[in-house]
Amino acid sequence: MKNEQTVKILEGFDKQQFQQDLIHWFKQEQRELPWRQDQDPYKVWVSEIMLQQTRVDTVIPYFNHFMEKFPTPNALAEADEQDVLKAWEGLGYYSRARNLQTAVREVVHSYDSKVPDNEKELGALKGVGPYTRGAILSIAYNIPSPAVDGNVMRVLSRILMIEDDIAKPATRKIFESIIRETISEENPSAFNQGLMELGAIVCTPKNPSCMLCPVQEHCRAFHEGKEKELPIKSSQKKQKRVPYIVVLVQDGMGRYVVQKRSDEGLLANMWQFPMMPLHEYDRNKIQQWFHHEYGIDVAFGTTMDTLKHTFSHVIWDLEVVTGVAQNGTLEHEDARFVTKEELQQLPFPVSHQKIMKHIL
DNA sequence: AACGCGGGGTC
DNA sequence: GACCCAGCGTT
Repeated sequence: MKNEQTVKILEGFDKQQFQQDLIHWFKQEQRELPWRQDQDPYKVWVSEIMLQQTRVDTVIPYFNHFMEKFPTPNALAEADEQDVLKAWEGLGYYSRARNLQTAVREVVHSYDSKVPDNEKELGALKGVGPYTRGAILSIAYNIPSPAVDGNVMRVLSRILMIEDDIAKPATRKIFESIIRETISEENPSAFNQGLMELGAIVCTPKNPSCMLCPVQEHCRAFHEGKEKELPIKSSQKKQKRVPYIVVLVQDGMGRYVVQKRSDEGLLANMWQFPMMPLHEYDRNKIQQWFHHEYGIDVAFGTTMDTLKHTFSHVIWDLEVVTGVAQNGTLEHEDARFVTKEELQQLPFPVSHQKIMKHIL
């Protein structure tokens, strides 16, 4: 099944020696991480989902807490989604948490709570794509399967001088094909993790530590002094700015209006304070807008803060305004009045946690 | 194939 | 600011 392009790229590459050098280095130098205590497939799975687009140092405390709260697939399957999101709060890409729980429930019901050990069943689980599937198969079950992430593409693009744009989906398949030809059959776990570990601590994006690299002699880019020119990656377009007025509305008992966001799209099923989009409504219409949306008349105060929050694809410009509920009853079906204590039990995105600091 | 989806560290 | 991180689902 090896294609012509892969054969050509691997011409003259000492696969055996490369495997040995990489695996030896990994066994020697790997970091001690919470998910490396054992090979429990559930732990490997949770860690891999958390690590998607997220640094190791960020993940560590979340992983430890998550494992205390949801130690087994059954525990996670039986939990309330809101509690799972609360444990994910601040980690971002919240659909990862919701998909993980959906998939764990599938494992509990269809696979007797045992994480599948084959490509077909594993890859069919929600949130398990080509990378995560390969990572679980190789790390938890020691099955030779490619796990191509950003690290692997950077490392291999340098070692093999591959100049395809790693931002293109098609490029990942080239690397998968290369890994299938070069992965160690004896220790696929150490091979895959070695590539990722190398990318994380030696073959870094900006200033790779080539003098410390265990596979320096295998590296074509290093030999030509071009390691800093790889990988090739096309740039992403910049974010749109979207302005909102965020309202902190209190009732007579000092409780605040909060609402659960839609179950799809940005920050799905997370909570927030009401936000009026200034692209759709004029700022002086805020009273009518609030009454129309929530059924309550509010006396609004002055602006207490302005802040900018940057996402991967959009920037929120937020103006925070206080208000006091006058009369009417809360009619919005996803909104509630909550105390400060209740507020802290709900999952909020970081943008609204910043706002919450003003009232706590 | 392109886009939407968070948040934070680094340079 | 720009980049990028142990990517995936949807369109």
